[in-house]
Amino acid sequence: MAHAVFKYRKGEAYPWVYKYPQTALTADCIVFSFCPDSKQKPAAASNEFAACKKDSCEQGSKSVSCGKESPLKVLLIKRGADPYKDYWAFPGGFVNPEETAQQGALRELQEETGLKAPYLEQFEVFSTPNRDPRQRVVTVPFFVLTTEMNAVAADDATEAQWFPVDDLPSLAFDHKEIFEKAMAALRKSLVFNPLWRYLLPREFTMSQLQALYEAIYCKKYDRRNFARKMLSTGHLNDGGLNRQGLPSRKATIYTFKENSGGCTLRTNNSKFILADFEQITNSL
Amino acid sequence: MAHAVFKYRKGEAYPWVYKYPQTALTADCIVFSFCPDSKQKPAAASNEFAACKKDSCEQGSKSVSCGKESPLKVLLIKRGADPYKDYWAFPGGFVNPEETAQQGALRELQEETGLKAPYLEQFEVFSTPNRDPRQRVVTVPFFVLTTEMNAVAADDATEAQWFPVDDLPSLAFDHKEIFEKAMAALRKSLVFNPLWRYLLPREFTMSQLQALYEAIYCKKYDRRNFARKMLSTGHLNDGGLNRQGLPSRKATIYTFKENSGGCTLRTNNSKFILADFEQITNSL
DNA sequence: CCAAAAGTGTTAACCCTACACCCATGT
DNA sequence: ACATGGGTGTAGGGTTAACACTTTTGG
Repeated sequence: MAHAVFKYRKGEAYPWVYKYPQTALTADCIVFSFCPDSKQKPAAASNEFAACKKDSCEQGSKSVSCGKESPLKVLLIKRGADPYKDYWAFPGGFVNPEETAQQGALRELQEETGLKAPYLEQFEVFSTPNRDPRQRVVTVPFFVLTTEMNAVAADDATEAQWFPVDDLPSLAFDHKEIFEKAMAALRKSLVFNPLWRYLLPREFTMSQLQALYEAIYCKKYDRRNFARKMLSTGHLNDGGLNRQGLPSRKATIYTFKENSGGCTLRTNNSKFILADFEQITNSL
Repeated sequence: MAHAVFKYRKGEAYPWVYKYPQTALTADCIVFSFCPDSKQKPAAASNEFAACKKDSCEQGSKSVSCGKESPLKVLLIKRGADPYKDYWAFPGGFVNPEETAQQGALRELQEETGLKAPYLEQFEVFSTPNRDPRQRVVTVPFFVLTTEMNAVAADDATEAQWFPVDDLPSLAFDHKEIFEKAMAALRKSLVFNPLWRYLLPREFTMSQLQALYEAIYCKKYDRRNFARKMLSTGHLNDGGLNRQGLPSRKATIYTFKENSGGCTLRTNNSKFILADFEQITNSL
């Protein structure tokens, strides 16, 4: 099938010649961030919000604060070049010859959005032969977790913007499918690894942690049972401090135990499933 | 870094020319099979067994029946060509331009060992620039589950052989590291997906299922609790039939429920960890 | 005063673990 | 007979899910 699209001509600048057919290698970053920005607005204008969702989809309106959308955000850039020029896509690009895919992902993320990634995890490879119209391109995607929201478009990207995960515009290439796999990979990894620290500020409340879980699993939890379970994991320090700006009681502040990395989500040894979670956990 | 190793010369047959540096793409198969062949021999000669383990490591002796080794086997081929000629390695090879990585993996497995894979799952990408001395090679590994043990070496492989997972010879390339990741991926996937059916014969006993789990997680389980838990998953049909060739009572035969694919390992909804297993399960 | 969020405890059901006895079978 | 592996049941402890009232705070 078509893949070596650039013909060699004598004297052409630096063509790359191989004995066997090759593929281009790219790395993509599906960057998640947690931003429960807009406290839910009065439910009166709910139909308007639905509309704004659609709008933000197609027009990329800047962080519309309409409380219905997911607080879990994903970073997209607008492509500045063909193919799929002006489409939204995940930051990423070609991996250099001397880089691993992971290094390439970090570099491209930095170049296109200025973000550094405190945590990234590779989850699957997309190698369908025609997924890129130019030539064969195999992409290695990473889901990336960060609390840094200041993304600025640069390099190949004309625009960079956070979208709620439940309201993405149409995406370039097969990035829609990649996104679905990224969500699945995040959900799976969160079972084994306490990834909260990469999505929450250093100090946070139990409500925030709960909102994070609810956003990721699209599920509601009982407030008291949730807190009990989280505390039982042994990953949290009770900060003791209180502060808030809401018309309600002040909440306890928690921080992550620094030395609790690489542990399972629960400390007690309820062997719910015969597997040893210790064996499965990533060593963070 | 060095990667385009074949220089183009005028008139050379079909060189592949690209505008940008490329990589070669390979797919590797880490094929697991479950074979509790040798009922444990008398423990008398246990030190001899330890020795035989070492031997089978280095010399590849054919399926030494010394009951101490893991019944979980992995398939290796002996490389017939450089680099790493005569080393043991995983079956695999270059992905053709019109194939996905998965298709390439299945094809290479078939070519080199004659095996068909009822189940395979991709788990990670290895892209370290110098992992192959010839040029940059990115490999997409799959762990493969099968009950078929009749592997015959062909194509690039001079020999094909099953090794117990706890007793592998030294491997070509970075295949040792790939193996470790494959084991981890298998353990992780087994938490969410009932992969037993791909490693056990159509009819099996609870003891066999337990032995499989114990081999995978290197852990012992209580016989009665294990059976209770497995039956509670709803994936098993009580075959009712009995047969065996052992000096003991005949065991109940189980089969897998055909229509129980894509389910979690447990039926009851103990939300042990807040995550919804349904969301995480692969759709098998 | 009121709405909104946070703190707190109890109970009943369920699940998990550990453990002992008996049965069928081949040697 | 006996060793081996298989079938079965139970009691104690722990965990989970469901649930209601009070407190603090800002408006």
